[in-house]
Amino acid sequence: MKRVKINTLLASDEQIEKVIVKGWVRTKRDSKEFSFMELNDGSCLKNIQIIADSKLENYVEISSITTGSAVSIEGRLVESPGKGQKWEIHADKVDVISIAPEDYPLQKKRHSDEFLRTIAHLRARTNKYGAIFRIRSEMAFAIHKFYNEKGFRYLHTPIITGSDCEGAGEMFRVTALDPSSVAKAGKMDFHSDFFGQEANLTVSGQLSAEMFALALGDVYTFGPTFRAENSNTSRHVAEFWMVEPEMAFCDLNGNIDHAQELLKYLTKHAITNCSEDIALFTDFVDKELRKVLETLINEEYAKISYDEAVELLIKSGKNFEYKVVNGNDLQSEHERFLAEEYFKKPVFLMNYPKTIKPFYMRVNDDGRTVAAVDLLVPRIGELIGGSQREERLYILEERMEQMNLSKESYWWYLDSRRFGTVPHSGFGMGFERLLMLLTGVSNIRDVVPFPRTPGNIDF
RNA sequence: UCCCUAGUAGCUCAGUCGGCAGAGCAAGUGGCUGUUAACCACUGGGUCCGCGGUUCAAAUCCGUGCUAGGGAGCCA
Repeated sequence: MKRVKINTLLASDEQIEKVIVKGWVRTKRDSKEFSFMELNDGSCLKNIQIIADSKLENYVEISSITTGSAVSIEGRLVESPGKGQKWEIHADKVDVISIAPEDYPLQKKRHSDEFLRTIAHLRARTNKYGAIFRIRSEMAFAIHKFYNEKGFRYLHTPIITGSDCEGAGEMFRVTALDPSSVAKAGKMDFHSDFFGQEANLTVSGQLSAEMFALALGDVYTFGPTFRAENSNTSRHVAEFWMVEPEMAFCDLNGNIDHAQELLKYLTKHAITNCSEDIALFTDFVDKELRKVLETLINEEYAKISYDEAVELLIKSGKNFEYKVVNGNDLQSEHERFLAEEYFKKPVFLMNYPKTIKPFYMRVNDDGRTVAAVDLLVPRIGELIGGSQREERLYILEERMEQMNLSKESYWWYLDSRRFGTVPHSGFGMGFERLLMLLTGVSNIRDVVPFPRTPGNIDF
């Protein structure tokens, strides 16, 4: 007989004479006559209550079951006379698969996120982390569903890349050379390395995605991204996942509309398909979350230019630690003011000065700004960063010269502006930051199964 | 990397002015109960983050290192 998962059993309309469930015991309460067990199999947040009668032949063994132990139960699914659950299982047979010894670190009580991070291999067995990783899985699916419905092609861009300066941050080197021989030689000899030149882990699939947008029309990438920045914050990890749509024949406004549509779609999907898990976060993690999610779905996001934002910040009369200067990048406190205090909803910031943005962003008619867009959301800051791309070859080359970039190493990128170039746009959305937004989890390390941060690669 | 704060039992934390190391939960044992963060009693459990210093005496004061959290920078 096949085992049935707990989410299926709890959704049952009628009692069932014979079922088999397998899972891990969250807690057990004993009495003389019988033993109550809360069983969880990861299929949903809720446990199912098992009643094991003391007349069962192996009741001595059953008595030894501890929190964390694995069991297989055969029994009857019946309505529960007790409070707190509709269904329970009266066990006819309890097979102990394995007993968790007394030093099992997870207790039947609330643990701090900091402690659970030190046992990342076990934390998914708690209510909160189980919920997080079910939502993570569901949202990854929702991204593919959204793009599939819209006719986008899913593109696998390289993880190992030869581009050495995409301008998105410090990169992790990839090499097949023996470190001790490199040390002996005193320097890296890239010519003798695997690729015959310097290689790194990708910091963005954008440049590759642009090439395919100019072939397949609308594409998106969704995969791991690596940044070797020594940043120690609750919003950064060294390895994270990013969604990067890239659309041909699309300008900045189309890009912004697409971003809003995506975020609304994903939020709705979470509420509809993860309602039980989301409720854990709205009830226990973040009391404001319900409101945040409703705003994400129902409201039109704010949309202002960089110049307007600067003016607005100056006029606010707020005493910022860093002075607001047109031409400088906005500081965290400025972004937070805009998203959290002023608009109180997501805000698109467009048309930044070209001096603070990368070479590939399209220069506006004013010659001073570029068609960039960032989406700032309350608490997290930048969720999305993107732009309309510079499709005019001569301007692109000019900008590369100004920024001292080697045109030779970008020959293939420049080729795309030589052959059938068209206006196109795209952006990157941090997948983990999306999960933080949708769950109210305040540290990015807690939405990654095994987070990688400076000085931390255990598990 | 910089600034701030913290590190005491398995977990969460208290520890006053420098003077015998504590609580709740967890664990173990026993009891009780259609229980549900079950309950009651008893028992065990400590490198007070490491190193150095001041002192008759340091969890407590000073220096330094490490780790964590919050903030900043960088960014998604």
